[in-house]
Amino acid sequence: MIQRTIENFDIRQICDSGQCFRMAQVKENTYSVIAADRYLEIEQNGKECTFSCGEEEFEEFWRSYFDLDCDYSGYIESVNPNDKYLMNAVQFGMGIRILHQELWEMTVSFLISQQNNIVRIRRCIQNLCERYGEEKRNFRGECYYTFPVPEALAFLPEDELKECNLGYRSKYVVRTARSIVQEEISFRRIQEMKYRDAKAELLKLYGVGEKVADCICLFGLHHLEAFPKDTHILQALSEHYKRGFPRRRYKGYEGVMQQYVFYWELKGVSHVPII
DNA sequence: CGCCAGGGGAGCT
DNA sequence: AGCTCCCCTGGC
Repeated sequence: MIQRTIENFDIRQICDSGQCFRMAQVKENTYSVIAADRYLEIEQNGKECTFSCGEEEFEEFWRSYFDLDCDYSGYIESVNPNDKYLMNAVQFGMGIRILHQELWEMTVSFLISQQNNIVRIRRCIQNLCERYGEEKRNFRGECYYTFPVPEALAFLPEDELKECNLGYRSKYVVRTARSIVQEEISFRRIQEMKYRDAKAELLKLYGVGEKVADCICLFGLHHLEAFPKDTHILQALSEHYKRGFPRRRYKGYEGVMQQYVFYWELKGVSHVPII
């Protein structure tokens, strides 16, 4: 167990921002997260965070995972003070960070995300992990499951994952797994590409369109210039940015701004009482 | 080329 | 009871 004081970090906001589907609230101020083959719990009170791992594991894995070497105050302070909508959204979601998640896991997660809600996406992924992942035990002796490797899904019948509640997305996931295992598409090469090329390559995967490709780029490749446009974002943009979102002002980290807007639309507007 | 139906089913109002 | 859901594919 280690403790850290961290600025611009709110584990609840990160969990609720819908970029990670393997994070869950376990107690009032405590969240769990499964990443790679690891399990972690984070208790947060204000800026004080307690991580359930040791110093070494924190430094070698979780520091990078939570993007703690990046100072988000620069992003936050760059917001145009005249842009009241964005100022408000950023104020509301100041503790959000763009996690460094695994490319394959993000690809499958956002294939499943299409035309789907976050609660159900979590359940689909949980089902996948329980059935095709590896069983592990956390520090309390409770079991959890790792995310299945591509090989575990590539040779299934295309409809098999309907058993995991994926519905019509089953064949997207199975065919994508096959493309990766048979190396029609190389994740290793994609990881070395710039945003534009990586996105173009991801679009070749069956079931990956414009929006999903951008989510994979932002959350699985940490290309902060990716700006996924889902229905919420499109609606918010058409309402608040009639002349388009000022992408140029936030060039290179538009995706961070997208997350503030998304989180505000999801959890803030109409949930925060108007005083 | 653009348009749009169809594709699970749970969770929300 | 309906509507929505961080859409994409394929048919027209």
